[in-house]
This record gives sequence, structure tokens and C-alpha cells, in this order.
Amino acid sequence: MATIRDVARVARVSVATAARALGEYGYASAAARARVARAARALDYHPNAIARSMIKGRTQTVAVIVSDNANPFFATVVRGLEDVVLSKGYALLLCNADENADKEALYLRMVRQKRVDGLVISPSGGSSPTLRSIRAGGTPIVQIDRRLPGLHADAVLIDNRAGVRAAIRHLIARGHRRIGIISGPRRLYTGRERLQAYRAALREAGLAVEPDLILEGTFKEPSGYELVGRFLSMRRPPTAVFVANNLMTIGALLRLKEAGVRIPQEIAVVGFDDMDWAPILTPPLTAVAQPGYELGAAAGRLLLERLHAQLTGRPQTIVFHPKLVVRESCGALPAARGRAEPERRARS
Amino acid sequence: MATIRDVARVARVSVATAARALGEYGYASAAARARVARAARALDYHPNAIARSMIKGRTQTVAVIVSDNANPFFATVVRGLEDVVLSKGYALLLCNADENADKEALYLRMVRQKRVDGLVISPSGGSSPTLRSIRAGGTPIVQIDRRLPGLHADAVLIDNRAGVRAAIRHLIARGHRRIGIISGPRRLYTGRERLQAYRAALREAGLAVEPDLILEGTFKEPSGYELVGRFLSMRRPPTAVFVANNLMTIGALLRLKEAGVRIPQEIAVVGFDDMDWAPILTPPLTAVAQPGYELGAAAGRLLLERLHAQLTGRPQTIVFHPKLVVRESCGALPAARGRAEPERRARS
DNA sequence: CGCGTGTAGGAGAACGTTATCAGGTCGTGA
DNA sequence: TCACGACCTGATAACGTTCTCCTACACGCG
Repeated sequence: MATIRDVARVARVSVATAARALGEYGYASAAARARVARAARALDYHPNAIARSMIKGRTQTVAVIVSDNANPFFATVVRGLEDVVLSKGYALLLCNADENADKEALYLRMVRQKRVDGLVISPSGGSSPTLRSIRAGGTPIVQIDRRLPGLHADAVLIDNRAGVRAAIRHLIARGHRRIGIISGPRRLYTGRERLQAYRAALREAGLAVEPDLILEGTFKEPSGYELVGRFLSMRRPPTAVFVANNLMTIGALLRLKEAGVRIPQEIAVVGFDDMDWAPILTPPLTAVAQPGYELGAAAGRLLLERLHAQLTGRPQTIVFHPKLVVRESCGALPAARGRAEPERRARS
Repeated sequence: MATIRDVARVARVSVATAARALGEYGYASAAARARVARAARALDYHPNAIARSMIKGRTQTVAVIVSDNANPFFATVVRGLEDVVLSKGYALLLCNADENADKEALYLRMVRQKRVDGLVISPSGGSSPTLRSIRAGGTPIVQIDRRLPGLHADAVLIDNRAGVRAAIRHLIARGHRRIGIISGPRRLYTGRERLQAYRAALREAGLAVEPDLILEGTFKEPSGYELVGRFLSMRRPPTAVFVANNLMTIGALLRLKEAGVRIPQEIAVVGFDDMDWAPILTPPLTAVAQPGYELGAAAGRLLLERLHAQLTGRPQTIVFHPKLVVRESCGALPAARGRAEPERRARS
């Protein structure tokens, strides 16, 4: 592959002149410029970004570490991020850490060695020393979706509590008194937040928080399937269940379908994270909608501002407010059928 | 950030010795090794992969260009790819080209300048000169999901024709004679392939291919919504519709739901690309399942073999065979209800 | 004529690593 | 004693850019 040296030789100028002509900085006569351009084209010259990074100290690359790109929520977040950073010429390094501390650490070491200009991360567990040291090294970091207590870095979050509160309040308003939750792992920020909000919302309404009605899942589909089954087999199952993420909701709905349980008559369902297929379910799924794309885009903008020193000083936090999208799975009756009667039917 | 020079100074050895000790090659006394290790730890030294790439001529990075990571199919493909390349220590650069030739070209230039070691691409349109020149430069390329006629590169594909054939044959076997298709853009490989297969399957069964029953969509959700509406408003709508990708299927099902059209009694639906939410629909969606993860993983393996010269010579093609997952939306009646009666009811 | 200024172009250092090569010091066998 | 290899080390040249000097010329002005 041709180097700038080759171009200079063919154009009969020095490397310095070739660089100026190609980079369009400094002085270069029109004639020289033309000869260099011609030579570059003839040699199929394409500048080596690695070498450029060497001297510039910037790689024009940002990394994003999420748990799993195959999860539509993160895929959408990543997409939003990508759109924003690309607009400023940055490439995106994608890292799936699977909520696994070792894998996260591996990726952190990798992106540090690659000297990425910035990092967007949805941190899994405890505060990683590597992450801290990257931050200390001056690399801007934006946390998304989750937040690490000790980390001195920007964050773009969803107001999980508000989202869950809206969902639970809505169920309570519809008359539900026994509301189960299939929550996420306690070790994850979102798992904790959503469970806490569930508890708070019940208490706020003067309802008891029954430990039996709290089942901790893994945020993966099979766990929704299994745990809703556990609810069904209880002596007094909940009349409504809140599922704390998208994948577990699929699992739960599958189990309910197989068991022939009618939604919402026998059990109402509200999910967290609205998906584009939610409206085509029967009944359409009520869910807390998180603006995933906007989350990623905002993280990208924040990161770019840090990179271009338009933003300096204390870490910023941006909070997005989720919206409860009420459809029918929560017990809201179709408009045609008029007002809902408060329900009280306990399944045997 | 500390350099190897700093480490050498602190450890009181030459740069060369420090490099040997850290890189564990060549000779270095146990004492020197220990001093270097200590110094590296003390200085929080982390080797600069950029500089290493300079001299090694390899970046330990591969790029993947897909149309849209927010599409669950590609998200899954990317995930499979990532898992494989990470296992050999490669990082993954994610590029969304949106089926847009300009954006694709932009990304191609970017990855060429970044000197990625390999490229996995789901090519959008015509054969790009940039792509060709990258190939000519010696960078291994693996095409996924689509294939460019003139490109001398490996490919990992889905047998689209077999998948569509199975779907259409199944509908015909169930008695359908007027089968509509909401196809993808003709300019895309998958769009063409799936439409061709639809035509072939009809002809093979001795059925006429009616131009009215072929609607070309965009592979995006709104287009499924709109086009199925067009079918519904026909004097004699099709009794079954085949939707050529996942997103358009969502749109189509939404429209059918809004219009109160019963599936499969009034219109049968078969989609391309099985999604994890397909079983929870009412009725559960019959769809052609593509092994997205495996596709990405196979592309990764192929690329790695090229990178390590375990595989040389002529381009390889790996073809995955999709599977028709028969559920109920195609008119297969629930077991309880017994055999289906051949349908003929025309909607007005 | 001297001097400043705008333009043009070249030499060479720098970025941080790895690789090559030459120069040491041993111990060992002839 | 010498030759030879194994071991250890350091100097230095790459890799391909960008950037900082430096020189040189032409021109206008006092």
C-alpha cells in the first residue's frame, strides 16, 4: 500500500509538501497541489490513520461497552450512539460484556490499549479499578443506563423509579392489590432500582409488600418463563404481574399463553421497555417505554462535547423520563367496551 | 500516560530489554524481568496498541458493515461475529450503512484508513469500487446475507430461495391460491432473491403470478403497514400474504389488527425471519427462521481463518438453510380444531 | 539598499513500539 | 589458552504520518 513518501516521490516534491497538499494546510503552490493529487490518485494512496493517531494522539474512535447487543434495547442505544459519533467522524468499537466482570475487564484493557478517545459504558457490577484508571488517565467516560457510585463520570440514565411507579400506580388504580414482580438481578443497578420503585409504589398506596410476590430473575427470557410459572402455581397468585425487562416479558407471556391464562382477565401484565411488537400482541402489551435511541444519542453528544472541550468540569447527568404506554394487557379495557369495572377476582 | 521508555528508565534497563521483558520474547534475566514488571505496575503502564500496529502492520481489529444494528436480525448476526472474533483477541468496529451507498462508501474509506485486518460486510447495492480496491489491497472480506456478483471474496449466506419456497409451498398445500407478497426493495440482493423464489414457487405449483399480488416494500415497518392495507382494499384480496422480512411483518400485523382482520381465517400470514416474540402472538406467527447468530459466527470463523492463513485460495461460500417454523398464522389450525377447510371467502 | 512580509518548499524530529544487530560476559570442551 | 555457544543487554532503525523549524525568493515600502 502506497505511503505519502511514494506520493511525494512520484509528484517530485518533498514529503512535507505532499503532506501539506494532501492535508490542505500550510502553503503549497497550485502546481504542486495538482501534481500531488494526481500522484495520490495514480498510486491509490489512502492515508494511514494509525500513523496519524501516533502523532495526533487521537484515534477518532470511541468504544461502547454494553451487556448484549442482541438485546433490542441495547441495539437501539448503540444505534443512537453510532449515529451521533459518526456525524463527527468517529468510529465505534462495539463490546458485549454480558454482565460479566471478567469480560468487561478484558474489554476495558483492550480499549485502553487501543487508546480510544472516549468510552460509553453500561457498567455491570462493582466499580472496576480498570475503569477508574481509564477515567483517571483523562479519557472521557459516559455511563449509560446504569451508574457506578464511585465513578467520576457523566451519566445518561432512565428514571427507572418513575417508570416503575407509573406502572404500579396504574395497576393499583385499576383495582389490583396483589401485584407480583419479576425483577432483575439485584447486583445490577437497573435490577435494584426497579425493584425498589416497586416496593415504594406499593407502600405509598398503603399496600403490604409481600415477599412471595417478588421473584428475582436474570433479565433473560427463560427466567420470565419460569418465574411467571411460579406465580401461577401459587395458592393465591397475583392478579397482576410487572415484568422488569423486555426479554423476561417475552418469556412470561409465552408461559401464560401456553398455560391458557387469559390476559388481563385472569392476570394483568405490564412490562418494562416497550418494543415495536408490543401493539400486535393480543391483548396489546402495556409497557414502560424507554427512549433507547435518545439515550444513546445523548450519551454520544455528551461524549463529543467532552472530547471537544466544549464541556468541562463536573460530571453531568442526563435523565430521561420513561412513559407508561397503556394498552390492554394491564386491564384497561378497549374503548368500545366502556369503563372497566374494578377487579377483585382471585384465581384459585 | 507512561511509555515503555519510562518503564525502562525506572527499571534501569534499556528500552529493548524492557520490551523483551514485557513482551516475553528474546532474552531477559529474571532480575531484569522482575524490575521491569515492578516498574510497569508502579507507573500503571499499558502498551500502546497504536504504536504496536505501526510496526506489526496489524491492528487486531475487524470491521462489520451492516444496514442497521437496530434491526434484531443484524444485531444477532453482529453478536455472533463479535463472540468469535473476540475469542482470538480482535476488536469489532460497528458500521451502520442504512442501505445507503454514500454512507457505505464513507465507512469503507474509514475502515481502510484505519487499516482494519478484516472486513465483514452485508453489501447494499452495486459493486463498490472502494470495496473492490480494499479487496485488491489484500484485506480479507467476508460478505454476509447478501452477495455482490463481481466481488472476489468469501460469503456466508442464507438460502433465501429455499426458505421462501418452503413458506409458499406450505401455503399452497393449505389450499391458498391467491398468495400476496410484500417484498423487499429490488435493488437489494435479499429483496430480489425472495421475490424470485416466490414467483418460482407459484409457477412450480402451476399457479399464475399476478402482478397485483406483488407489492414492493422497503424492509421497514411502515411499509408493511401500508402495503398490507393496499391488499385489504383490493376487490379480491389475497387469502394469504407472505411478508419478506421481520420489520415489515410487524407493520403488516399491526394494520391487520387495527382493521380487525382475523388471522388466518380471513388472511393467512407468513413472515420471513423468525423472532423470539413470534410464538406469543395470537395466533402465533408462522415464519421462516434464519440462523442469524450462526451466520455471524461462521463469517467470523471464515475471516479468522483467512487472517491466520489457515485458509487460502479461492473464495469460499457457506450457505445456511432456513427452516419454516409452522405455527398458526399460516392457517394451520390448532390441533383441537382438526383439519382446515380450503378457503375461498373474498373480503369486500 | 535594507527590511519586513507573504509564499513556497525541504530537512528532520517526533509519536511509542518492535526488531535487528552488535557487543558483552559467562561456562565449557578441546 | 582458545574457540564457541548460550545468555544478556543496549543502540538504533524502522513503521507512516504531522509539525516545527529553516531557507529562499519576490515584492513593496521607506
